[in-house]
Amino acid sequence: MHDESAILKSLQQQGCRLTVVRKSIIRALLKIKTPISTLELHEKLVKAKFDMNKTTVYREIESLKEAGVIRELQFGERMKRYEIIPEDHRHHLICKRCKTVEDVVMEDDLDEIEKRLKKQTKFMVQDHALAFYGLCVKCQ
Amino acid sequence: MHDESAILKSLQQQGCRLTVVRKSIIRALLKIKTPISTLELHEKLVKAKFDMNKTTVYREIESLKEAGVIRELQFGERMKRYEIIPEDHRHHLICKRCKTVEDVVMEDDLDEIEKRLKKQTKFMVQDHALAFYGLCVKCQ
DNA sequence: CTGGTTGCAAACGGTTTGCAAGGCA
DNA sequence: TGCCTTGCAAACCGTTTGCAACCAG
Repeated sequence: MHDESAILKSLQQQGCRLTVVRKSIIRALLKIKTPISTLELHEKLVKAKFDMNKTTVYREIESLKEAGVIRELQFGERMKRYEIIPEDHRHHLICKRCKTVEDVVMEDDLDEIEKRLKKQTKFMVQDHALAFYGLCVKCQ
Repeated sequence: MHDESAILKSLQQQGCRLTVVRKSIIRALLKIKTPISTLELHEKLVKAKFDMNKTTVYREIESLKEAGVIRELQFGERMKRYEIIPEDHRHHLICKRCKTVEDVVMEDDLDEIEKRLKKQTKFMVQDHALAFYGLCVKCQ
């Protein structure tokens, strides 16, 4: 769902109001190509002259998560990160030195593992998170 | 490294003193079969009549991590979790409802994916974290 | 004796909450 | 007009820090 009008329509159908604040937050998230924390997003918005309260961004992130527009990620940092839910299946590469997060698209890669998991345990898998830690090109 | 004396020896070689507090923390970690948070560990120790300060547990966890005895994990919760570094290669199953973490042993499972990663990007992979989210047997 | 270890209290930083005011439908 | 949304201030909670006392080697 990387189409702004589609996102807005979906939100409206769920009973959300399309306020100026909400639209500017969604527009900012769409511009970003890598998971961002709420605080960073707030900072970015304020710098871009979209003055708003930190709390508002926290609440908006929460409702966008609930509306199924964004997803929550965490890479061993104190804060959580968010990104618009991508169309394709992707994992993350986290640089241990500069902490940047890179996305990598990869299809159907864990099918085999999930099959083995079903044999081994009775856990009902709904989702998974795969992150690789190491050094990005710049930091090597 | 699931042998208490081996851990203590390794720590001593790294210049750590083998205090009563340190030994009881290591012994407690060895008893646990699932990743635990610092606060939970502190609570557990106090209940077991090993009275000590919260800060001490935080500092001890930090030095055990640096000494390569335990590793840090995070599953979308606010706090981090720790476990003695296991001999075998394992991933985690996190129940979305009751939040319990289950370990699952699985060998050589990501070799294929890491190979593809090398072809696609120039990122130098050192480590990875794979977690499955869903419902445990009890919560299904 | 000496430097690593511990306890205590206070600070820190990301996040949440309560409440009154504001604004979209 | 009614209820969702927003701003502000304060609380929250896991974690970190500074400092003095302690104790293993």
